[in-house]
Amino acid sequence: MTTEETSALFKALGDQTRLRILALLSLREHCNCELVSIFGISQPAVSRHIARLKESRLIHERRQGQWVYYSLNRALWEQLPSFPHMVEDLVAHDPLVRHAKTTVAQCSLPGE
Amino acid sequence: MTTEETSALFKALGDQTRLRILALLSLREHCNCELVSIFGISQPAVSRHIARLKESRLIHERRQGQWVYYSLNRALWEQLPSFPHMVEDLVAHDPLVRHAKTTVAQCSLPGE
DNA sequence: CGGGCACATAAGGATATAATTATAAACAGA
DNA sequence: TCTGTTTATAATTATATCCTTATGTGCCCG
Repeated sequence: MTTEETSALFKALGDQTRLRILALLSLREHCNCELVSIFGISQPAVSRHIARLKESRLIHERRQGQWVYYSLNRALWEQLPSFPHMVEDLVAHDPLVRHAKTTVAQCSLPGE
Repeated sequence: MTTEETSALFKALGDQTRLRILALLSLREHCNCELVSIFGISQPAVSRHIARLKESRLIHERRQGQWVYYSLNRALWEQLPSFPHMVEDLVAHDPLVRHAKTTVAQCSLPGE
């Protein structure tokens, strides 16, 4: 994952309603209207949260008749790297971090 | 972690500059002015990012004379639960999720 | 003391986010 | 086709975020 993809993932997770949606979808699939009645927010609001989670590929959707059932993308969810591993990835691949690693910072250093 | 604390943690991580700061601090401690020269943004901007990371207890600071050296809170960082574990925690402890789990969601309510 | 350096905080502005209402699109069934 | 239901998108508004410049605070040293 690039730094941009990583921050986008965390942004998608940085909302209480979206976290609760993921928790509910980890138990079973739900349609949009069920989530509306659970959270007490408008249908478009739920739809927007779902869209953000789909952009990060965190959930799948299954159309059945006029309903759309959402479910957790378990393959992706369970394979997300641990926090320490994510930072290791940044150190290894982020150009700015790699560059800073091998460069002397430009502020006046104590003891020099 | 409560749902609010979890979303606050993810919000703190949902920024490329803050992710890079964490990556740099995982290698060694840095002072504010070093980060300014690395990122090419203003000193107050760095200070605000640092403040946000401190609010989530992700970094420590060590004062030495007029400098403040920041470092990764490794004890916290390495003990952060995995993504699947976080969702399990939400399912177990979030009141709204727990309630929804034992309630039949209704879509179109008749008579309204 | 007082000046200079490092960091924190405040104020202001541009952009992003998340909610709402209104509307469009897709589908089922009479 | 017409009607009702479900979901997606558009427009709007309020709030949050992130940057800048300006200013305040704390420490070192002359």
